[in-house]
Amino acid sequence: MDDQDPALRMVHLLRAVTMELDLFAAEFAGRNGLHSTDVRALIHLLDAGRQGVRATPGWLGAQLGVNSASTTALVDRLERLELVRRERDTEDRRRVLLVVRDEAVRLGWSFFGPLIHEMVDSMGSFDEAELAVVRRFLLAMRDVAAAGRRAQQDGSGRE
Amino acid sequence: MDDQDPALRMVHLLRAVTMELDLFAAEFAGRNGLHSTDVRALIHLLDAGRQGVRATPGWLGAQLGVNSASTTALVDRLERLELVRRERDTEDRRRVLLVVRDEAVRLGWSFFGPLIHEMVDSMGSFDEAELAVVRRFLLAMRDVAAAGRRAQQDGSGRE
DNA sequence: ACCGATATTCTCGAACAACGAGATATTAGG
DNA sequence: CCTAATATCTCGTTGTTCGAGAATATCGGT
Repeated sequence: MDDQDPALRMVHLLRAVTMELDLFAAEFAGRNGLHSTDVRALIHLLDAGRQGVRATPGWLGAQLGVNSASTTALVDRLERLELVRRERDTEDRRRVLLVVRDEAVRLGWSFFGPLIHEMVDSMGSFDEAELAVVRRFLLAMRDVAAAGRRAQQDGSGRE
Repeated sequence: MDDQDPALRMVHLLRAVTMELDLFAAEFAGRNGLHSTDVRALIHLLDAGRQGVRATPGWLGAQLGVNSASTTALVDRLERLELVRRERDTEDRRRVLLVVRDEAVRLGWSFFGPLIHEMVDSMGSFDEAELAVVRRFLLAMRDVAAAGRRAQQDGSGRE
C-alpha cells in the first residue's frame, strides 16, 4: 500500500533508524542505572565539553525541554553518579557551571565508541561523492524536522 | 577536533536528525496529553494495523520493552483517550486484541502527515540513483545499530 | 549607596508512569 | 481432573516530572 512509493519507504526507513538508535540508548540507560533523560543530558554535556560551551543547569534544562525543578533533580543524579561536578561561576555567582568529569567521558565512549566505530567502518563502502549525497539528504531531513517542530510550537497559541 | 573526519561528522549529523525527530515527537506528545511511551506505542499500533498484524498487550509490551504492569496501564491510557479498543479474542480467550480506532489514525496523520509530506517533498531534489545510495546508507546504519544493541544485550551476562 | 526588578538555581508537595510480585482466567497435556 | 504454561490484570512501591514559590546574586536607575 504505502510501501509502493519509494519516498514513503524512505521515510519509514529513516524512522526505523531513529527507533534503533533510541532503543540502543535505552538499552544502555537501563544497564547503567540511568534514565533516558540522563542519557540525553550526557550527550549534550559531552557535546558542550567538546565544543568548549560552558554548561549550566539552566542551559541544560533548555536543551532537554524540562523545567527547573526537574533539572535540579537531574543534575543531582548526575552528580551522585560522579559524571559531573557543580562549580560556582566566579564571575556571576548566581550561576552554577557543570563540569564534565572524566568518568562521564569514559562512560560515553564505552557506550557510543563501539557503535561509532562500526558506523564509520560501515561507511567505508561509500565513496566521497556518495557520502556527499547522503550528507545532503540528512541535512535536508534535519531541517525539515526542525522546521516542522517550530511550526508545531508556533501554532500552539491559535487553537 | 573530531569534526575533521567526514565519517565522524556524518555520525553526528545522523544523531542530530534522530534528536530532531525525537523532539518533534515529544512536542506532539506534550501537546496531546500523551507521554513518549504512548507515542511510540501509537506508532507501533499504526504500523501493525497497516500491515495486518494483530496487536495484543503482550506483543505491544515486547515491542516497547516494558513489563506487563506498565503495559496494562499504557493500554488503559490509550483506551481512555479512545485511541484503541480492547476486544477479547474468541479463539484464545486469554488474549486481548488491540483494535486501532479511527481516532488514532486521524491523530497519527494530523501529526506525522505534514512532516512526512515535507520530507517526501524535500526528496524531490534527489534522483533515483541518489535515493538508492541514501537507502543503502540508511539500511547499513540501521543494521549496525541493531547489531550493536544485540551485542549489548548478550554481553550483559559476562561482567 | 540603596531599592526594586530580573536572573539563576534550589526546595517542597503532588501527580503519575514504571517496576516486581503475585492474583486471576484460559488453554493444553498426561 | 490435576498440573503446567500462557496472557492479562491488580496492588503497593519507587522515582521522575511538574507547578509554585523561596533563596541568592546581579543590574539599572535615582
